[in-house]
Amino acid sequence: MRSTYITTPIYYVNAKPHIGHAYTTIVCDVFSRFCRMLGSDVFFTTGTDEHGKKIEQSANNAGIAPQLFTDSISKLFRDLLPFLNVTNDDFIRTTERRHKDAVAHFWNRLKESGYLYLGEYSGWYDMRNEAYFSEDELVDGKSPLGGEALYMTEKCYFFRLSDFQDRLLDFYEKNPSFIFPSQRRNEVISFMSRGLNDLAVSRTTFTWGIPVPDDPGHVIYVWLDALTNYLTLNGYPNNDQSSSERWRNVIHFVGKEIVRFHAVYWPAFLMAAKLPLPKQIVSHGWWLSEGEKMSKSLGNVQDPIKYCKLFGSDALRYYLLRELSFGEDGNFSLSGFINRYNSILANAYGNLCNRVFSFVVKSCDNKVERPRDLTGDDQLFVTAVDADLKGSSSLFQRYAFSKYLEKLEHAISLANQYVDFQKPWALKTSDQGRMRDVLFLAVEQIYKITRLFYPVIPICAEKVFTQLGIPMDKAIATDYALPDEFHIDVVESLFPRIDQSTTNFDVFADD
RNA sequence: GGCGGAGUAGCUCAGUUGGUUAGAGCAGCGGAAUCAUAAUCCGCGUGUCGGGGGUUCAAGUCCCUCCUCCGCUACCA
Repeated sequence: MRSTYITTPIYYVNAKPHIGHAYTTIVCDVFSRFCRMLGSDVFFTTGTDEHGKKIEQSANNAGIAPQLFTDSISKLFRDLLPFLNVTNDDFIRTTERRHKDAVAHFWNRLKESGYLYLGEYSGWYDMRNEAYFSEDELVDGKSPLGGEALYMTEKCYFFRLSDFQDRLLDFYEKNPSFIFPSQRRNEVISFMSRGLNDLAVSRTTFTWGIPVPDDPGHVIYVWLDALTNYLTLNGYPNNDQSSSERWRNVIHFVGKEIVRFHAVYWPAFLMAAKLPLPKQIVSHGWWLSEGEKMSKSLGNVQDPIKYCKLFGSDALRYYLLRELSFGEDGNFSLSGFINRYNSILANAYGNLCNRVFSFVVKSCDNKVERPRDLTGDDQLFVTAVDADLKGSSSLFQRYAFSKYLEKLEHAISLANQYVDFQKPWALKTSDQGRMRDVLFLAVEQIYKITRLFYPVIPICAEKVFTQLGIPMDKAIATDYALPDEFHIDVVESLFPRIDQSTTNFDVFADD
């Protein structure tokens, strides 16, 4: 069985999770579930990034120890996972012993390989944003990010990133799909083509981090610390990654703002440590909120848990994957959410299941069997649905989640058309045999569609499988079979319509 | 400034290597049906395909130019 390793970034614990974090995690979960259906042995991980000056300062401001501070925020990220119905295999915190050991080991490997040296970094330092700038980058004496800039000289360790420019460019050349989508790849290449400077990978201006082995006055640069989490999770340093099939198939899902760290620094670190490189860096866009950039000051930060509580995790998962063309930025809005929910999940899909299943219960003694012969209409119907479903898988593997769902929606529409056109309610008095055939085919197509819907709306899919009397594990198995009959005893509503006039949206009025 | 992306129906967007009267979903209007979650089905779009110029028998699709928006441009998850 093919092994696949899927990672979310580890989330920085300086604020509670918002819809953007939920999106990344959901995309990874949906992709993981899909890969499992295709027969992959999936290892799917997430976690929190907890070191750095910002965290140290936030903890100080809150008047508590950094560890307690990160404990509380990390818990919020961990607690979000069951709300989103996420099937991660592990959750890492960079403050865990296993990770500190892995980072120390990784650091020593870099050092042994001769890629680290002690040097000095001078420049204008923006304390608030933890970043150095050159003189000409300053704006009115302040850092371009708005913080006060102080000229500082800091002793620190450098990583010989400049040695890797050619090797990296060569690697991108030979692995054109390494960075997805290609726009991000172009950006990385154009950035690299200007030349790389060595990277300062230790700090002495704060202590909340992993100490440099044998030089505890330094803490390891947060990105070197954070990126190593992917190795820690795969058992590094005990597990020899070079022979790990899982490691060779690692796909890192990231937001577009951290592509560089994953596509430049990370492969360079790994090359230096003589470890295999990841298979792919997959970058997604950002969510705007009601047309504006999400920010605390605008008060438009979207809380994923509220949507899950009101409408269910399936609905949120569906909306996030359907609304955004993957890789692009998109707009999150309550009205858009309700619109898609009602038109697709409730009216088209939920109602289709309901009308067909109810008919089987009421008029077919709870069961329908595969017809002996298909009419021309039947064949056209099944063929058209299959055409939609067949094309969908390759879309999924190219991360075209929205188009994938569009295909399923089209198939749903075909099923509604078929039922309307065949009129089983009229056949009930004129030709019950034909009525049963029609309903079987409708149920069967619903089953096929629902299987492919499963990665996105797993709770609903399981409800449908249960109604059809098929165990979940059988329904989503790689070698699933289409049954020759369906038994339906109880019909359960899947997505009740959202009525804006009676829905209590008070939950959205919180903070 | 440099590099890259985008500008197509009220809204969100599809439109492969240039080729028949430019498409889908949603919203809107009209009709049908009544199995179903007042859901569904059918019908209805004269859109300067950002502006202008060019190549071609033929351009949303290639070239030039201009306008607008966005991203990247060395340490910000």
